[in-house]
Amino acid sequence: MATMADVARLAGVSIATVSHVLNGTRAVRPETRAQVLDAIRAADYTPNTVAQSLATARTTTIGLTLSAISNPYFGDLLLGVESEAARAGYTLLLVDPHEDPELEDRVVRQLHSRRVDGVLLAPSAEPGAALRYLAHRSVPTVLVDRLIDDRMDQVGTENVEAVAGLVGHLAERGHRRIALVAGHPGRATTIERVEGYELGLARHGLPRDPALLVDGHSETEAARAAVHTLLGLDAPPTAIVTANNSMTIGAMQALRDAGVEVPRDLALVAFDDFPWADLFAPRLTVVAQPFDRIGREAVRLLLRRMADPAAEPTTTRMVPDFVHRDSCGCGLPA
Amino acid sequence: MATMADVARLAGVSIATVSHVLNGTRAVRPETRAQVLDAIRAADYTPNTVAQSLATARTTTIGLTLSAISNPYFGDLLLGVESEAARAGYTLLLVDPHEDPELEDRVVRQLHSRRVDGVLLAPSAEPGAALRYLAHRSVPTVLVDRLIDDRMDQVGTENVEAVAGLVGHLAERGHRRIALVAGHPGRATTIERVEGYELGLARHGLPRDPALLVDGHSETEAARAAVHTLLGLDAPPTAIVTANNSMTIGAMQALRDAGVEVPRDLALVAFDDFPWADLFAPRLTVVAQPFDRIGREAVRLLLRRMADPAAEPTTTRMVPDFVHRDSCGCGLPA
DNA sequence: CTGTTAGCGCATTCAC
DNA sequence: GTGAATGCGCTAACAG
Repeated sequence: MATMADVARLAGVSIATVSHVLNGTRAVRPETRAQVLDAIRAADYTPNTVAQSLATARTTTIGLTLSAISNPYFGDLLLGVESEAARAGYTLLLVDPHEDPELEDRVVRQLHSRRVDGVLLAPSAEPGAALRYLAHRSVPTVLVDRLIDDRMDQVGTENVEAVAGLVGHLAERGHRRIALVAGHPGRATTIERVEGYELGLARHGLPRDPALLVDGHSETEAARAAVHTLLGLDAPPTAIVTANNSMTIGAMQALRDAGVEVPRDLALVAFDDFPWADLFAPRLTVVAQPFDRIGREAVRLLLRRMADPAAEPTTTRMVPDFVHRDSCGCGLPA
Repeated sequence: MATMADVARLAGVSIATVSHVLNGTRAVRPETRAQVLDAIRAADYTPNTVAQSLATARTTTIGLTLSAISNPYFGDLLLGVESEAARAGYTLLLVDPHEDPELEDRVVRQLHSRRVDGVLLAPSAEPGAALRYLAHRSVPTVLVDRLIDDRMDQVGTENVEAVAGLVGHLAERGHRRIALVAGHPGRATTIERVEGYELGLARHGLPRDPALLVDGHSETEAARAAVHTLLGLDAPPTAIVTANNSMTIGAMQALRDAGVEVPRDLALVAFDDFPWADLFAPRLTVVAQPFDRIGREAVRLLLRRMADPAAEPTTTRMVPDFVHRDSCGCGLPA
């Protein structure tokens, strides 16, 4: 494999000159420059980024730690991150800790070993070890999707107003018994979405009925069971809000199993959109998280942090899009 | 940042010894070893993979070139690749050429610059430049998803029998006018799926009606138009096979717009499954590509190729899963 | 405008 | 069982 030394020899110049024409880092006489360029072509030279990184202590690489890569949900996030990173000349190192805090710690160390210039982290449930490591080594870091510490840079979705809006939408259609299928207790997103739910109720003078706030554990199966419970209530809800995409699936299954037709018999609105949601039956009314924008913003924050390690920590909450379809019942004859 | 030299000094040994205890690459007296380990802890030492790579000419990194990362379709592929790579101690460098051959060439060069040990490539429509570069530099490479050259290692889905099976399923239900919405002309997958379609017809003694083989261009909009055309035929099909997920969407839209109810008025079976396909109406009968397994196998082939550059090129075709749901009409009262 | 040289952090050969 | 020394390929002073 051709090295700079080969090119230098071929061009009859010093290795330093080659480096400088390559990087445009100091003036070079046009003819010399041309010779070097020719030599590069002749030698079929490809710069060695590894050597470059060792010399400069920069890798132009950013690490992305994402669990459940396969969640279609994250496709857009990945896309946003990749394109914004590429635009800035950075390449992505992708690792998947599979929601395991210990693995998370390990992969973060690995990323640091590889000397990534920065880390984008969608934190697991117990990200303590990983975060401490990152902080201790002062690795520029941005939290994505799950916001857990406003002393760090982080980007995610605005949850409170979004859910309040969903509840309001139902209330305005006349619903008074609105249930929430909430996520895993303790999770930041869960807390905020429950808060939004209660805010929405309050705004419309609706009472808080504890029986209508059920735990779907952020998962399909638990949500299915929770909705089943809701349907068995003496005074079942006339409308349901589900707090993430997996739970929406479970809720729909429970409803279908019970022979409850949405939106005729019951209204349902959801947090998170689905790809090809138009072909669902019924077409779901949802708030859609802007994952693409979240990814892009995360990269921007990270670049800023890398440029200025002393910058003030920033928390950005992106407002999700309200997608008005059929499951809320707005298309129904009054 | 602590280096090996720091650790060596702290432990009162040579840098060589530190390296050897770290890599287990030669015998070290237990006590010396213990001292070194202590020093590593004390210095809070993290190995520098970059330096390691420069010295060994290996990066334990593999490059993944994937367009349309956001296609939910690819989530499982990514998952398979990531986990299998991680298992072998490799980290993924992810790049997205956005189906652009020129960009593809550029990102491939970039990956080589970063000295990835191997490349997984889902080739664009014109992968010539990128492939030549890879071959010329003898970078171990495995083609994924789109099989285009059996002189290289490649992994994808078995298309012919899969589509023939789909057609057979319809034929056995009594359909005699079965249409195919085919993909972008010339693409390897398109050719094979068309072949499977014709094979399926032949096996059941069905005539080949050119009017029933329409071009959906692998895209939603074109498929929608194509199905519209099909419906306008004097003798329209009673069943449709769509050759990929995007075209299935288009077909469903066209059918809905025309007031054709599936499977009551017309049967539809598709290539490619969807996440949450259970919530579609109707629930689609499909063949699902095993992307997870494809990803894993691709990594395995790549590892083999890296270990033995002279190995015989292997083409692997994974048999997709038949998922029997409702859109084929099998659940209909006879 | 150009060349010389000293590292970057580690693996590894050769000597002891 | 251990250490000294060289080189991986490049950047960045420093000197001219």
